[in-house]
Amino acid sequence: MERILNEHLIYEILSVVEEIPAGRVATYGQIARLIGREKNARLVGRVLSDASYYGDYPCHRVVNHAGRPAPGWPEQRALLEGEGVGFRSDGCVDIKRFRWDGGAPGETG
DNA sequence: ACCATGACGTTGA
DNA sequence: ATCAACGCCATGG
Repeated sequence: MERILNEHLIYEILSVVEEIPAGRVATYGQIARLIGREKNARLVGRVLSDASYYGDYPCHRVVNHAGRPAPGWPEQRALLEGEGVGFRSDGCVDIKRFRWDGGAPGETG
């Protein structure tokens, strides 16, 4: 697995990830969309996989559209819980309540 | 250069 | 909820 895909892309993604406030979670698609890569959702996940290699980012606040944490990363759950993010009995985040507005006012509830 | 496969996904039926 | 199809990027033969 290569450590670097696109320094520019990584910068955009990590830049958005930093925007994610604590106690909230964002989806790969949402991030991909904010950077202008709506279809690159999967690519975002791949970058986050090595995100720690580029620097310290709250990549733990990123989950899939289902709110499910990343596989091979059991700590992510503990990290989110520590921020106040609640999990469902399915082990998924209630993105319906904790999904980041993505910078838009949106209606959180 | 070409084809086939994989990755922390997303959407539609 | 479940199954199938799509999408971009990178890798290997």
